[in-house]
Amino acid sequence: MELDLGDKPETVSVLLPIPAERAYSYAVPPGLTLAPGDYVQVPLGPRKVAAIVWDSPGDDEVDPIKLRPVEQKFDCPPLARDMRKFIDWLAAYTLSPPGMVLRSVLRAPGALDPELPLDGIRFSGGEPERLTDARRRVLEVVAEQEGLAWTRSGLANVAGVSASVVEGLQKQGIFEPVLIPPAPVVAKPLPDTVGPDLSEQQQKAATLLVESVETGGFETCLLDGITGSGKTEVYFEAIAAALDRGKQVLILLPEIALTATFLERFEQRFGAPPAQWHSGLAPRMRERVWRQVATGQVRVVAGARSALFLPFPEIGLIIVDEEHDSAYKQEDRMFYSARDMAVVRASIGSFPCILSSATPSVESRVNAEAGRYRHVRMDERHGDAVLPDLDIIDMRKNPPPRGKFLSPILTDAMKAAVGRGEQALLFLNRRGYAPLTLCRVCGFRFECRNCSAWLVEHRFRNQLQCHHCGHSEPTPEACSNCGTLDHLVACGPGVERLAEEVDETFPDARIIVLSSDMLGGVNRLRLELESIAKGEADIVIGTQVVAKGHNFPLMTCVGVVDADLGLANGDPRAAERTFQLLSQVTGRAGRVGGKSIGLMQSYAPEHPVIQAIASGDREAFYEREIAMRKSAGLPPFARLVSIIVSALDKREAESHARAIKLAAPASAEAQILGPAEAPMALVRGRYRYRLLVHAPRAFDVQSYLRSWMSAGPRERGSVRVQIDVDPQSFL
DNA sequence: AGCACGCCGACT
DNA sequence: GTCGGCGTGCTC
Repeated sequence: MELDLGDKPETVSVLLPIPAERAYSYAVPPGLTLAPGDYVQVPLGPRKVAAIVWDSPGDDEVDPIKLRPVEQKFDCPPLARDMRKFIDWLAAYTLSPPGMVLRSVLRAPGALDPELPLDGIRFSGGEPERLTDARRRVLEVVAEQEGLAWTRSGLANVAGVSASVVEGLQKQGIFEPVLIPPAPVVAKPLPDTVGPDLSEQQQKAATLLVESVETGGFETCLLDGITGSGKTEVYFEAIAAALDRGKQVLILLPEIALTATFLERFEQRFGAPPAQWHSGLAPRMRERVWRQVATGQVRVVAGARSALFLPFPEIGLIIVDEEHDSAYKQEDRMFYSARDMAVVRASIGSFPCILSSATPSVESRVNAEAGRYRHVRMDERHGDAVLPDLDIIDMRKNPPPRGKFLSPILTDAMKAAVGRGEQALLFLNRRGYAPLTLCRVCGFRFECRNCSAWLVEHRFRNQLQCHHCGHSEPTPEACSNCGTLDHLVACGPGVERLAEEVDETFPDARIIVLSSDMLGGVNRLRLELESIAKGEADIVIGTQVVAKGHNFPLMTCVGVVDADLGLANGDPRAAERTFQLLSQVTGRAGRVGGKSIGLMQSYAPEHPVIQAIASGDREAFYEREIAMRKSAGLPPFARLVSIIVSALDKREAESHARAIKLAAPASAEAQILGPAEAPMALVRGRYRYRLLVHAPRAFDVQSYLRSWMSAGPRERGSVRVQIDVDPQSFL
């Protein structure tokens, strides 16, 4: 067979990080060989962009004259074929252009060029003409580590002199220039650093996971173990097995910023910490990590959801820790659940994926029960971990004093704990002082002018805030309806109001209030959490920020102020979220030997979710929840998709949302819930409506959306329509 | 996504 | 008369 090369230029298909629906074609300059996965630089309009040679052909309609040549191929290991498939799959699944998915991969532009060796110096013998104090110190430091190469600034720093001292010595020939090879971002973790010390049950679970890794091939394991059962140690064994087989490992964590303890535990087990990947990395570090993942120098990454897009050449295991956590959902630009995409990534790469949680999401439980996931359960506590004794306080029988929110039973328990020098935690998932302000004279309620949600009073800041759209106004003194002065009344408690009450009841206690809107941001929050762990507070009052991570060894009394909160709000996942949140909060107590208690204040103590948490009967919760969803016509593994309609004009947004609702084909299994099932929100100056579509299978919704989208433009005038392939779902 | 082009208000 | 606002449109 003869190839007719003729005059036809050789072309190559290139995927660019732009929202184009398909790859572009470029001419290949003579002498350059390109294969799919190669990183290249190509011209695009007036600029040059980094892109990847792609498998699928570009648009062949394009005029060959328009073809511009590839400018350069980067000296970087090519993107593995699995990863390219993953990008295409994700693009199709999320209805986003593949180039936009690629964008998440090319997040470290400088990493495509090899790391440059550092400009360093090394002691080459001899003595300086004049031996000053500063020079002697430098030479002393150098003598300690003979033959070692230094950076100029590094040496100056260690010796405690200025860089000019070192430079002066170099000028005299005392130091010679050398190139220092780039250092690895982390040392290689060694599977056998410390032998595991596992309980019988842990060992059994670990054996199953290790087996899965050693067999190879795709499998999802749901590691479903109660708080304190030692899940982390168990999946560490799976990681060790993957490392033994020469594979790279990715551990997804919901919030990498608050995971110092996880990194320490990993280092204890493997002798070196994993490389970290999250949005807060300094650009230089981000590039080094990316590069070293691509070259295979980094073997284990612990990262936020975006770590799914790192270019692992040899990945062989993904762990999703706290798989139920909503932080895995990305809800801007591209909508995806990193948990589900981890499963897809593993399936494409034919390797196992482990989902770990003490309170698995309902859909993961359903998948496990249906046999799609292997269900690995652990129902025993490990080591000295003890769960608190949980009790419900029936608020109808034990009401708080008038104008207060804490039942005497709870305050007594707090008093006892604080009296023993221990700590108490009050959990109330409501920021601010009071969720509603009304006028005692005319009954007027202060509502947000954009969303018609109640305005929450924030007394520390002297503001009324809308927690929906962020709107805020100064706290008024007069009713804006009838004008009466000083007759406004705060209804219901927020953490600030609780702090006021606790301060009256425990005047000598050291109280800390923690909520996400706290002044000082995440850093302040971390410091406060650390000081609490050190025992520098007696009573902690917090919203859900206290539920995650952090263990407080002295925390022996946990009070849930309003256990019913969140159960009543019409969201189909309200019960699940309450179950997960309250299980986590009550789990904050009793991590150390000795007794501890968890008390949940409830006005509906007979509610099955409250009962399930209090009795520790997780199975009862899942059984009931799955049955409920089935009877509501929502298969537990339904694919929920939402369509966000936004416009600058409120009525325009609403009418468009209604039009889409009406356009939903009766033939499709999809149906629309809404519009404005969730109240309309104002986001960046645009009014948004959200519609929910659901169907038993994901792709039913997808084909409906495809036909709907191809029927008309996504944007009409000022109306913008966004598809949110809601990740709370299965494939 | 960038970055151009393009058409209307306040300024050296 | 221009400088510059950001509203549409294209990039192999």
